[in-house]
Amino acid sequence: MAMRKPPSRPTIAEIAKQSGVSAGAVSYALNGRPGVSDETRKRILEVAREVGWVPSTAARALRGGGTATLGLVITREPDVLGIEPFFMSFVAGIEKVISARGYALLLQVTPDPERELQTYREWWSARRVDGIFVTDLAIDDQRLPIVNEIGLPVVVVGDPEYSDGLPAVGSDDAAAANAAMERLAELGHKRVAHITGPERFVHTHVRSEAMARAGERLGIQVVAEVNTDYSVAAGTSACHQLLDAANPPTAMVFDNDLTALGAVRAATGRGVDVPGELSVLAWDDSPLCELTVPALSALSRDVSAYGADAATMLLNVVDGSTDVKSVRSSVARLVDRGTLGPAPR
Amino acid sequence: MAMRKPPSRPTIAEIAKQSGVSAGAVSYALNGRPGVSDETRKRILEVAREVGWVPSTAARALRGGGTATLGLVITREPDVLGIEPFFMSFVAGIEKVISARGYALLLQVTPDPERELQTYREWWSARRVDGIFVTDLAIDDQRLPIVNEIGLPVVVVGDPEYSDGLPAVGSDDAAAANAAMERLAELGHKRVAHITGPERFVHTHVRSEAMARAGERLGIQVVAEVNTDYSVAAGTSACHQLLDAANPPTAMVFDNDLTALGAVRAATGRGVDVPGELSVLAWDDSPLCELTVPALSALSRDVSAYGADAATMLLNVVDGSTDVKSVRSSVARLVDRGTLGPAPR
DNA sequence: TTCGTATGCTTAATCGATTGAGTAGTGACA
DNA sequence: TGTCACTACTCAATCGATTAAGCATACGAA
Repeated sequence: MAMRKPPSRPTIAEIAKQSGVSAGAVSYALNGRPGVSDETRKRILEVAREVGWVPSTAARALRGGGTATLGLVITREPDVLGIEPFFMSFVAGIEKVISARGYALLLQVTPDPERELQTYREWWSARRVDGIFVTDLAIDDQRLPIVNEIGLPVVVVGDPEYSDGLPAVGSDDAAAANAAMERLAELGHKRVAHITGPERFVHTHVRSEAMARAGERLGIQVVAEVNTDYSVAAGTSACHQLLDAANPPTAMVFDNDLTALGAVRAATGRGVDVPGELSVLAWDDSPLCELTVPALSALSRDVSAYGADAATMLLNVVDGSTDVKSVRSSVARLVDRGTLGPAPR
Repeated sequence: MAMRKPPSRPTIAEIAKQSGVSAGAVSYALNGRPGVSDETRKRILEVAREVGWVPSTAARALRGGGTATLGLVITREPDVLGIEPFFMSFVAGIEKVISARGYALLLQVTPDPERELQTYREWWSARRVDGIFVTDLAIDDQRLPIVNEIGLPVVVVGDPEYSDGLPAVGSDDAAAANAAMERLAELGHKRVAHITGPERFVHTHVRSEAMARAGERLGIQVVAEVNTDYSVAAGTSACHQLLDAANPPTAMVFDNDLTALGAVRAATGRGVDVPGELSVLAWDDSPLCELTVPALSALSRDVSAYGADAATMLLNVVDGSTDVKSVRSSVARLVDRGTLGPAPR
């Protein structure tokens, strides 16, 4: 096989030669800085376009000018990732914003938080990324002080109250809780169970608070919080446990769609009609909710837009804006598909 | 606020100073090349470990030594991505292999193939990646000759027969088809419908071929191929259409889990019992299949392992191995969950 | 005419790692 | 003692883009 010469990648030196000026002049021209006449600039830009010049990220990064790359580490067991629709939508939203600005996304999947931190350190030392997204915010999150110390530009995806002063995008869980509880109140429910996720997550905590407050306000008793690991099985057993109790709730709100599905199955399986005898609501929507029978009512967020907001914010941080304001961007909307009904008497 | 000095990232020069040798010597030592005494090497490595040195990818890339980055472009509408469990599992599998080798994954989501190609060009010109994965292989795929011309190391994810001579990892769809049809034959089915995906995809073509051949061998009539866009709605309408025909099939094989789900719903909805009167099988498994009632029987692949194989192969290509053999790595396993039954008479 | 000074460039250094070419120093051997 | 071969280094150039500093040329004003 003949050795095929790969097409040479054009550099500014090449453009300089063809334009009859120095490399420095080309750089000024390409970056829209003063120092070249309009005529020369035009000629240089024309040549650059012709040869299809693209700046070398490597050279720019070496110069200290940034890598045009943002980083996202996902800490999950690989097997679980397939089921979680969140990240793919989130990534898609990020992409929409950053690719328009010429940024790319560096993705890493790690099995544990320790290696996640290790990755941040290496990315920073090797100048691989200009900034990172930190997701899955936990109570007293160990990652925040370290990331802060490293000095890596960051946007926290989670409640701003818990972001240790770092810029954050969160979702307005209080509003979501209100919407959910108001609907349940309208339907006459007096006893509602809230089945949450792992205790360590900030949003588990925030949601519990919000639900309790909304319950107080509306005269609804929020009973028996149960922490789950978000699995279908956990939803099933939580449902059984709650229904077996002395005074079972008439509605259940699950922090996650999988657990809600498990619950619907469990209820239906033991002859409890949904939504006739039990109303079920999933916090966080997913395509799964639409596919089951009955289709799951859910608090739905635009995850893609959420990602886009996070990306916009991180780009601002990277650009050096000093006063990037944390926001609660994502607002959940109650989508009633068929598992919400009036409280049985 | 006081200006916080970011911790300086250690360079080879720093190590050289602390070790009392030149930067060149440090480089030799760190890369395990001859030119330094064992004693000096040990001292240098010790210092490097102490200061936490990490090689600058930027500098290495500039030198032409590679970027330790692989690229994956996903061409999909952002909204669809959430439902597709494939990519997340695939990415997880890739990660497992490449992160162990110090490689990272650059991810881009583009809405159309044109911008996908543009991304490849830019990545190459800017030296952002050492190699790429090309997925969603199409018949007469326009991307292959162009990627080949650019000279970008590549692994095609799809049938090797159609990879234009480029190294490829595919799945053994013929074996899967045989497994499926043999089971259906055992169950006494004589008329089976095969509902495929978009015609342009290679695997649509390959699977149709395989199904036809298996049917011939086993004396099963494969009827009425219907091309769908993989949506639930398409599955629903395909099912109705097939059941309305003069001589309806007793089993349906869907190239995709969503369409299969739509079909089960459609059948159940019109009073056709699954699997009593109609057997349904999904080609390509997903968590969705386990969550519905009845749970969908499927041809299940280990997508994560598939990604791992692709990554291993791409790393070999990047390393310059000249004879990287294409393989059909992924083997589907028939998982019977409850939508397969004996043919009604 | 001569001194600013503004314009439009060129030069050279820089970022961090790599590597071919050079150079001390040591020891062996004729 | 001279020289050949080695070892263990150092030196300097390189990759591509950026940018401070320098340097002609032209133009206007005194």
